[in-house]
Amino acid sequence: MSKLTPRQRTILGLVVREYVQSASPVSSRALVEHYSLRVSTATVRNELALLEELGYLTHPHTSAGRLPTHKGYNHFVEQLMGETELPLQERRTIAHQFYQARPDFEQWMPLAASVLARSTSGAALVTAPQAAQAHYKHLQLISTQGRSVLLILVLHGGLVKQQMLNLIEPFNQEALNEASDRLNQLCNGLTAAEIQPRINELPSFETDVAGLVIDIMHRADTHTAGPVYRDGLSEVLQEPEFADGDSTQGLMRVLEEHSFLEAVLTDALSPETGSVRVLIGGEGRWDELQACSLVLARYGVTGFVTGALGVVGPTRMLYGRAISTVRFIAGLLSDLVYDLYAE
Amino acid sequence: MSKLTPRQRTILGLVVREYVQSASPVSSRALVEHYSLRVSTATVRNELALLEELGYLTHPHTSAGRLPTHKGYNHFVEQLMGETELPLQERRTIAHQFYQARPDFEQWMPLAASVLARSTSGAALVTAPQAAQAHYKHLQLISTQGRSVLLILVLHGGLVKQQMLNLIEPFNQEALNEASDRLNQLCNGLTAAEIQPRINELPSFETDVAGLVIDIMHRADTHTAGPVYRDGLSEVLQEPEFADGDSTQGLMRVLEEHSFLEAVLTDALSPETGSVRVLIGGEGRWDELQACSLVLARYGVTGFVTGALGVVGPTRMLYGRAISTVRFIAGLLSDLVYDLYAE
DNA sequence: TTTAGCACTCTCATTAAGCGAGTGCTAAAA
DNA sequence: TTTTAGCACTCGCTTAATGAGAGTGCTAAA
Repeated sequence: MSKLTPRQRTILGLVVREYVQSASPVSSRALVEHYSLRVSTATVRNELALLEELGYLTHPHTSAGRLPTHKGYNHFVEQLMGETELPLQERRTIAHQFYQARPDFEQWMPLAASVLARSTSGAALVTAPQAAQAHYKHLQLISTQGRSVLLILVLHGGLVKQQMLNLIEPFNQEALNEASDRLNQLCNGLTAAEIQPRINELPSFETDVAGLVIDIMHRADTHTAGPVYRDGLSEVLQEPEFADGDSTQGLMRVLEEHSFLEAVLTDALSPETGSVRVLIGGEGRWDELQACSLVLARYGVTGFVTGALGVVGPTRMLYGRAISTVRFIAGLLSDLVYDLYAE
Repeated sequence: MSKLTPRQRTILGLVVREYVQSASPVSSRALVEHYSLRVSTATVRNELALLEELGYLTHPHTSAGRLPTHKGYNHFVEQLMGETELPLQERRTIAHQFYQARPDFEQWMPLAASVLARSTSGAALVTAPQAAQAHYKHLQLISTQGRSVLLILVLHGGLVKQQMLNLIEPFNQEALNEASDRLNQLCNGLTAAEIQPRINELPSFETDVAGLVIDIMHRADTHTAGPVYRDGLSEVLQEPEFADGDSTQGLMRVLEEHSFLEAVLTDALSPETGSVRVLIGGEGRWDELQACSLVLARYGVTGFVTGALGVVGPTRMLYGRAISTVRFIAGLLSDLVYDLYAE
């Protein structure tokens, strides 16, 4: 790991900036002209050659300018870029939008996705918050028609699960209320595993319902599915790197295939909230993402309810902006989720 | 409107079939060879020229074969194709999947989208069922922490709305239960407009909550948003007609932009469930959809709870298959929704 | 260590030519 | 009157050749 000289660092940074903006390989002349470097193009060329030798830059062909490799981007993000923050004015606007959406939390996710996409010109992904472990909060049985019953289970953290239920013999609403009241008293705050041993003490109907509740909670614990909110997809497909239908593949897979997205998220993102993770070109692990970068973060309350959000774009991406936006929105969502979460 | 001779109808049908399969303009020779027509290529050419004059076919250039115009596709779908039904075996498989997903209705939409996409090789869209008019079914207030309360409103038809609520003074769970019980007795089965005049008789806290409930119901009535489930997007983008990034535009807009999708749905789809609507090339109304066709249907219970579903693909699409699949799945979903809906 | 100068390489756009697929037309056959 | 064989003609697609331009790498001097 040979250290770079200050000038080399500057030049690497400039190549990244220039390439991100222009989307075409940058020449020594362009660097000297645009950024009033106090050296000649020949000198810059020497440095570029060196940076290429060290693996930070490449050549599409002999007589073309340089562009950053994945390693180059990585170095830029980790060493050169520095901490950035969204301008106050934008932070205000965004915060205001979330403030207005605060009571109606069905709006949170789409809003987050929308803001993220607009602000970064990338494709935004937001997963709904998911409890690390489901805790029983409240059960409601609502008779609909005949022997059909709508079961509504509220978990700690505001997640609501609903399921249909067909009874063998009809129950009226009062009987259902009694049953659910009893279960509510018995199960409040418990996990599926804690409810399990208690259900035998109950009358048979309640035992059945409790069994179902446990099933639902198990599903919520293991099955990390849940909806994913997307936005800005069409905009990012316009980017020149996705013009050929080929490199679009990877992008579409993250954006659409649930299982793939989940793999990436669990693999790349530690369970702690707060820190932003940048994944450039699939990081050698996902070939499909060669042409893409992801900027990801968790939000929520570590260990209790968390969700993930992020931006997908071409590797040629405004990392500073993406990172600061993701961090800011993750923070806002965390606050909202925190308020909602009741211990 | 000059009538087509039987032979012209046959040939038009064959051109559509052949073009759908091969994705490239079909020549007179290809028709004669593939479909043992008992005439020569010259005769076929004459007919093709006539069909072109009548507007059913075009020419990309002088020395290329023919391909259907939008009018050609339309005629094919409406007159030539005939009624088709999915093979029994497939119907069984699909029905079985839905049968298994029956109790957990959070699975319905994603399942419908997935099956639709796989079966038609198109991009599937499914909107969640939406009540034509929200009818109050059940309210639940759950105290979380401090003065925060989670409000859960169940509407007839199983739609659940949740909202957060900050109280000025703390209420305990029992007080909340009393309040919600009272509201439940008062409002059961009513619409927002019917609840409105009754809320003044109530204590102030309940009045406030009822106001909120009315707000939510109003939003549910007017705002037709709700999530849209998608699947098969990446597959359809592989189709040759979407190879250039340009015609992808329209496709992406339907698939992503909520407002656009809604416009198309409300404009193209009558509120009745059951019938399948085929929209070819944007029907002159949506330029963005030039290259796409949509096969759409409503499902649910007409006038009460309905949703929409459909397939988006290139105009060169297996209409028979798409239509029968859409119809079949719409039927299945309608049955499910009907069971869930309580008058 | 930096720089001017220059040869060299490679892409991109343009042009030309040849091929082949497929039509449109005409005149003869059924 | 309808069908068919024959043939000229059109047009896109591919390949090859050419030239311009951009940008580098290297060398030798400052």
